Amino acid sequence: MSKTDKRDDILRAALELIAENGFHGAPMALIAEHAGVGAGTIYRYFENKDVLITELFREIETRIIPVLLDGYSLQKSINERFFHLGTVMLRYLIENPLEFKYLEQFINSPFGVVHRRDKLMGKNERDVFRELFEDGISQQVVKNIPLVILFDLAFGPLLAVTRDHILDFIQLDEDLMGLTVNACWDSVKR
Amino acid sequence: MSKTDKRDDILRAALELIAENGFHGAPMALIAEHAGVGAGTIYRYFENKDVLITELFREIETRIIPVLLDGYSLQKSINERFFHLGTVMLRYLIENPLEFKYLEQFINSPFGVVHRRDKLMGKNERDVFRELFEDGISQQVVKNIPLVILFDLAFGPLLAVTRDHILDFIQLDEDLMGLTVNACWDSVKR
DNA sequence: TTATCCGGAATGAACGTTCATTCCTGTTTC
DNA sequence: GAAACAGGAATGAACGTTCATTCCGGATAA
Repeated sequence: MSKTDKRDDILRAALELIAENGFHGAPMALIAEHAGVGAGTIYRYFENKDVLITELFREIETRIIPVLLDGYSLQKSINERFFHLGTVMLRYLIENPLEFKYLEQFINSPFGVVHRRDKLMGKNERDVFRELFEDGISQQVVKNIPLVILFDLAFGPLLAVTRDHILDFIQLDEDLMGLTVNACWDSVKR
Repeated sequence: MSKTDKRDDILRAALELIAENGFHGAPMALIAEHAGVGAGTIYRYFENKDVLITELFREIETRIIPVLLDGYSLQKSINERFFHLGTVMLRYLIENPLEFKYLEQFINSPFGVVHRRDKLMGKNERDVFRELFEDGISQQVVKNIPLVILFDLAFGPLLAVTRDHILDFIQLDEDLMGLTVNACWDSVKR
């Protein structure tokens, strides 16, 4: 078994347990057990639980970005670009409920606040969403209000709708997904 | 000191500590200390921590409802009614950051899921928001999509924007609040 | 080829801490 | 004097993390 195998086993076990039971329903001992690994072994790969949690977040983020960018073109209209990102994201999250649940846990925790602050400060590499809204404002097709609010208007509902689907409050099909993304567009468009 | 005084002290202490530090940053012993009360005393008023948490939620809900209804009239247009509820809610939450932070903690926790499910099942008394959307759909001024999605579109962003204000990512003044509520309206209106 | 040795990876029992809850003692109230 | 109440030390369960020990595969020696 290669070195990274065990690391992956640990990450997968953490993803499953945290997504289903939250940070506090996923003790290290249980993560170890589900990964088929000794409790101490986790600490050979991750300094502590906090590091494990943030590494897992980065891992998921890295998985999503190429999916979003597949077929995404800066040549298209702002509206089309928004629709592309929105539906692809919605579809991805619905097809990967574990990852969605994990992201939700992460975002609604002190980890998430730190992450959000860093993002807004522009500490990151290229951010397609920020780019899209900035283009939209300068082309006068998007409301000229603070970026943060545009994020809230557009992605807050997308996450909320995904959660409702996963909790079985609604059944999102392609039609309903389209309607939802369009509704979000209505809220940010001029 | 009257019987309810102590109960209120406990609720207030719990509100402050949970809002600032989350459920896990608010041990019962600390709540007791902040309330000026013995640890055991809390259990004379609340069966256990879960009960304390849900009681506090109900308390806050009860405080907000009359504020929302003040000046609210079913005679006005759907648009006006939406604007009224949206801005009043936004203003209230911004002026009562502790209550907002508590609500956020509550909603993003297993407690919140249960509460949401009950609400959607219509287990509750009159719900002004549900009423508003149902009227809007039948008058054909609101998009004919599932109620849940309308909630997500309208109130997700309002909560998100409030959080960003409280975290100092933006400064919401009356203008910006108006713009935000209008943007939410754009997303639900036909 | 076989026997011995070696180093790092893996282990899981044990530790110290934290927490919700209980219990017993003292105090107030009537 | 009895009954209800309040207090906070005591309790036991759960947790993250540590560390002395075991395990294992490859190198070395005979």
